[in-house]
Amino acid sequence: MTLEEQLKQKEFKTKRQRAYLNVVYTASVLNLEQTRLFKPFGLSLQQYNVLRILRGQNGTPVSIGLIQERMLDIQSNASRLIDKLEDKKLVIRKVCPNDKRQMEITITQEGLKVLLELDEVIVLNESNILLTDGEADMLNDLLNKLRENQKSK
Amino acid sequence: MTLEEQLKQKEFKTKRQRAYLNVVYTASVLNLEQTRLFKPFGLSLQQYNVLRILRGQNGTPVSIGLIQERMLDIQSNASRLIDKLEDKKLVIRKVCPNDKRQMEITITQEGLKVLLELDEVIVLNESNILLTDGEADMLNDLLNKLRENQKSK
DNA sequence: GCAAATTATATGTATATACATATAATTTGC
DNA sequence: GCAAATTATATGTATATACATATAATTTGC
Repeated sequence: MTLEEQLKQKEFKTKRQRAYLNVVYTASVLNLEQTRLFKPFGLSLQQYNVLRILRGQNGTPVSIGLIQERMLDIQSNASRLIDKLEDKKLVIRKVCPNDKRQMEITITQEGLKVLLELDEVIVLNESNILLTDGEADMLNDLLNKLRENQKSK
Repeated sequence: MTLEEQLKQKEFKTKRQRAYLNVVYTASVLNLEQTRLFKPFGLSLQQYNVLRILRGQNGTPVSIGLIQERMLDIQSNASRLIDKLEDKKLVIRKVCPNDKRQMEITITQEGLKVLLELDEVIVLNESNILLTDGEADMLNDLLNKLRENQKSK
């Protein structure tokens, strides 16, 4: 379905505006899908993202600040996301001995196990994206360009 | 900045995965920007979207359901957004005489005035997107394709 | 070495999403 | 014409974002 059909809008003022709205709308669709995929596992999309960042560290403890930096949602609140994950025993939070302001977050065995299950679900879901490698690259480049210009303002 | 630099991630498993995450990340950046643009006007991004849908009707009253359908965020809660807009006297909510379950929402003069101010801000902001028409079209097509495949699952 | 500045995290608040459920009005099917 | 089904909206709850502010620990500059 095209964006126009979806939003039942006849036209957009400029092609740039259409592309802009399409990015926002498409992300909303993708986020909703992932949220639903994760639901049966009792994890939110953001909680999953945090777990993945932790796994990426291969066991090295990570500070709240570092997690925050690497999240897809820029202004997310890592501190509270970690709370939720701690409640579920998927991560451990310890005060860093060298700097007592910092927290050292590590993923638990249980956390790794849940992630493995989710990986399968994700791979299966992403295989539904039928973009070719060339198209994916092109999309990637265009988004980088869009973002770059936005930020330079 | 490329996505890899931003997320400080060395690589992605597939080009599709990179494109997927880039869509989500880019939308997050765009949403945050617009949210900040709207802040001084005391409107949220979603409230703005609702007002724009109402203006598009040229004075014809619109039901909550129709607003919901046309919003960029699919599962948004139009009912509560309208509450907020009503508090600000930017819209009027009346029970529909033909079907007392439905509400008739119309934008007020005040609402139209606020929208006009915001239009200028938006146009200014969108002029920072330096994609050419061709690039915007291409981006649009790729996003439609990405979404189509996702949905067919 | 100590006050001031900075940093890391937590927390409060307003807004919004995602989903389930409730309620009232309307439509359907007999 | 009336009970059952459907529809439109509202509301409750858990989660998250965006931002301001608080607090404790560390670093800086004299």
